Amino acid sequence: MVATKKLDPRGRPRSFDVEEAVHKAVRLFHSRGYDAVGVAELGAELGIKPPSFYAAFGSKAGLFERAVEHYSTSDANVFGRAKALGGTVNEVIERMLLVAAEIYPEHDGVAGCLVLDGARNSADPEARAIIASYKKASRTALRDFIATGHPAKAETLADLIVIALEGMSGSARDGASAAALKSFAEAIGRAFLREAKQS
Amino acid sequence: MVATKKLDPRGRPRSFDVEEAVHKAVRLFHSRGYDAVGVAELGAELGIKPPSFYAAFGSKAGLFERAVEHYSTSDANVFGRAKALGGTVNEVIERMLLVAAEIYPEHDGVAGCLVLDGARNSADPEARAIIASYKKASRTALRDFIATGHPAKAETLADLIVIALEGMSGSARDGASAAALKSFAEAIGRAFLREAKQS
DNA sequence: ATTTTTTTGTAGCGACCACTAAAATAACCC
DNA sequence: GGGTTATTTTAGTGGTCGCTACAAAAAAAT
Repeated sequence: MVATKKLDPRGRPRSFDVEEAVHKAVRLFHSRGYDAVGVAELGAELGIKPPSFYAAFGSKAGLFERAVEHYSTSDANVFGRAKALGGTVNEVIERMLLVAAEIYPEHDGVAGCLVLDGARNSADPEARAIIASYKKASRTALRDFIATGHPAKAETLADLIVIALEGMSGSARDGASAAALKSFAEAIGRAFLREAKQS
Repeated sequence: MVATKKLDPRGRPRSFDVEEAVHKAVRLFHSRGYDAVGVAELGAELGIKPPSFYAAFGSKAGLFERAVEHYSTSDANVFGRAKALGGTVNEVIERMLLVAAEIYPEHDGVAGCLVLDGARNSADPEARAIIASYKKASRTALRDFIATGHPAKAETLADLIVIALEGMSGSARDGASAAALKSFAEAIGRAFLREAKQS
């Protein structure tokens, strides 16, 4: 099963590609945050008008959820990317930090992590709930993975990494350089090894 | 010179206390961020109506600037607070991290740092510029202070602390516990000593 | 060709945004 | 009291927000 296109496409066909629209939405939400991007701008960028927008995504928050889901199953997921290359827990964690330092700095108007900062200070409870759910799942996955190597200190070590990544994402959005993030990532990597080693 | 009240108060006197209004504004902006707080809500909370608001502060961004200035000269300034107690650079940095871990967790709906997160994802260039200015000044002061003890690595060490504080503030706004922030602060403190020691 | 289904474009909804014109009000001066 | 000055209240401004009613359009089914 690869192609999942609708069979029996009765009715007028869509004039735009939904996946491509989600991809463009990722970029907009990521660059400026949920509240700062309006449906008018989204529609203009996606090339669709309000009724098509709402028929396809239900609401602005609906598109945001699609965008976050797309983002977190892409190469932007630093934990998934680092884990996929294998190695010990320590190696994966160090690699994850370095990957974040590599992709978080501003590039074409986009910086940091969409999940960590995309709904920061949002006034919309729906957007905040979507992000909270993804953050919680990410933290749990990271903690469980760390527990496979350091069961006694998994919580504390997970906090160390999660809070460090929050700092890297936020700082990147404030303009931090790739070099600054890299040296931070290396220092946190060393801190992780050190904290994990202590009984 | 202590009392700085206007001499010759011609005209109808103000019916509200400007300093008290700024104090309440700090709370609102800090708890939800610049964009999520409207002038209508500010006016209602401050007990003043739009024309009085604009006569006193010029604009929403004007009040925000007053609020940020008030905030960063208060006990909420973790660097100022830690430095005031004296000691070596290493002692001050470790104390600053612990102070942040103590005051950043959510308390009465307020969490993290107003300067670090108050204009995050804001659509208003004025608010972003105000925050950018305060962040730059804070980082410079921190770097210069670190340079008095570790001149060769001041930039890297300042990045370590600034990015760590960004992470603590952002995580606190996401609901991180005081215990989690404290253990993070201690680990970063150890990392600072370690990174500073390396030639 | 007609019907059915779905998406389209046009136009606009009420709610909220930051902000303000105009006149009444309350203090000072003389 | 009359004049001056600054702040008050009332009542809005135009603009943008997320979202939608409605009917034309474009496909398949009959």
